[in-house]
Amino acid sequence: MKKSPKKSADPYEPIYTAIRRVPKGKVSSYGAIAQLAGLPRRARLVGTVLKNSSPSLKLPWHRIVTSSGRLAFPVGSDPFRTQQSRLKREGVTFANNKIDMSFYAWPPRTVELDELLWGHDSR
DNA sequence: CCATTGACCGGCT
DNA sequence: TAGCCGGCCAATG
Repeated sequence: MKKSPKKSADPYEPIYTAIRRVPKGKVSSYGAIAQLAGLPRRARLVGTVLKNSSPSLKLPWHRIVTSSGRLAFPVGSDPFRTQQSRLKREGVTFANNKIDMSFYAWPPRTVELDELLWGHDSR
């Protein structure tokens, strides 16, 4: 009975989980997802993983935006419009192709959460 | 195997 | 507000 060879579990499971936690009508950033997944400073990996992830995972990828509140795709591009319409459908509004992160970001940034997730010393 | 890319980010000029 | 920079490092060529 050993199942050692195992079905090599997808090592990015933590990232998928974090993404699935983002509520409808809210958005999170690549960096925040990385942090929540236990991979500090690996924002880029989140983008790479999302790009290669199978659609069958049904991830709410449209809720992931850059930390500045902008979509990661070129304005006007196909994926840009798709993501934007999906977000608008959930009630997220845009102003100059930008989302007000102080209002829509999840998790919300509070002093306590910041220390819990990021700690005092920036790095 | 080595080099370049890239759905990023925070700090600093 | 606008760039540039270094850190990160899987994926791709």
